Amino acid sequence: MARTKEFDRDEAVRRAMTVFWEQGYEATSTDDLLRAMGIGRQSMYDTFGDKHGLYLDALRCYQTEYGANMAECLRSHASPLAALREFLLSIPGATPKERARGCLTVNATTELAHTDPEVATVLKSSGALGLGMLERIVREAQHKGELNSKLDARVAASFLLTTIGGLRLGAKAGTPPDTLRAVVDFTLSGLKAQ
Amino acid sequence: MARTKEFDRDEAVRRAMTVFWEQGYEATSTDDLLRAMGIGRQSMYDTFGDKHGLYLDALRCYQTEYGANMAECLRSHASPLAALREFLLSIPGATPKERARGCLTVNATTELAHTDPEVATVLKSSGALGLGMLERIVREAQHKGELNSKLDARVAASFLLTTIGGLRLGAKAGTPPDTLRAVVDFTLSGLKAQ
DNA sequence: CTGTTTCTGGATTAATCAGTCAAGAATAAA
DNA sequence: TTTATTCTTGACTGATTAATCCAGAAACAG
Repeated sequence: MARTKEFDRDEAVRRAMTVFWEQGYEATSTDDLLRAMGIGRQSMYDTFGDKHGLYLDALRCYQTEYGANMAECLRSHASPLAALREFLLSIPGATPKERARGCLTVNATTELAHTDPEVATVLKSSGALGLGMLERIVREAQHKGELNSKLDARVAASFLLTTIGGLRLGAKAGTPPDTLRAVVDFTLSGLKAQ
Repeated sequence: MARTKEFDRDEAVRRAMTVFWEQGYEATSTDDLLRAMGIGRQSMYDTFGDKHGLYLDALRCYQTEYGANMAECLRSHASPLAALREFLLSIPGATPKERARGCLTVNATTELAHTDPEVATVLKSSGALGLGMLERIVREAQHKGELNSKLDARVAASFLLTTIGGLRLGAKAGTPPDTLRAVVDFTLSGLKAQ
């Protein structure tokens, strides 16, 4: 019947994701994307529709990839509190380049959330996912007596998500890693069982 | 000697600020700016140099205006803790439109901080200003016995700044005001003297 | 091998971008 | 009123934008 695609769609999306991540949506031209993806213009338009469609795919790719990363980080410790702590510390612990790049979700929120309904939808589901994972780990930690069991786990999860957003923002703004680490400890100390 | 300017420079900057605030830097065209400012193209280029110069002025204007606003909010209460609480609650308490618009400083951080050194400089001073105000109010609250005096005021201020950033991000992402309010209470309850 | 379908890459398009130019209008000093 | 200076206005420029078109190459089914 027909010729098969020469490029790997997932790989192309992942490369596009990196460009959008570093430059934002508006500041990225289709030429930038094609160069990074290593494919022809028509291939991009055939496969993704347009720049906006590609962006949505990149955002979903980020959500999948880094949601899985978060889930694994939170699961990989015997102690829920230690897992949570390690996850939070991964923000100041990133390389300077990673810190400057920030978080694609945060970038998308500030740049597009209130003008682009489709992006807003993807972001909502992304936030709900993170919130769910945080709530679960908070409950586990409470069950093990690591966190104060009197706390409302839902609110604590929202609080943590807020803090994570703030930390990522701070990292991008150039706050020194030591300061961010101190904030992480400060945050967790307020949640611990005494 | 010469003719006087017909438009008010400060007023023009304030209008440009609003446009940048709502749309971001890249997504705003010079035509958008001229229409909002109500001045001619050449007047803009004569007065501000270029789009980038105008943006820096708008950012500084925001910093001055909202820094003063924060200072006043924090000063206007007998109780430092109540003042802090009211300031934090002003984020979920804003109108839906204001919440969607977010915070120009946050927007500038994610869009430009790591590619634009001049913007980064303005943002740094803005952050330092906020941090200083927060540290002062934390100390006052500790002195009055409203906040736990064992806390490191500097770290607590960084923590609060992080939370504020996270709240503004959440507001922009569409987190319900009630959730944000719960996060505010949760945040402050961790700091209180028991 | 042949024919059909799909993919690929370069040329192209119309629109928009930031910024410039030039000419006329308005103001203040002399 | 004259004159020098600056402001304002609108037309304009070259570059860049997202997206389309078209012709040729490649691969699969028969």
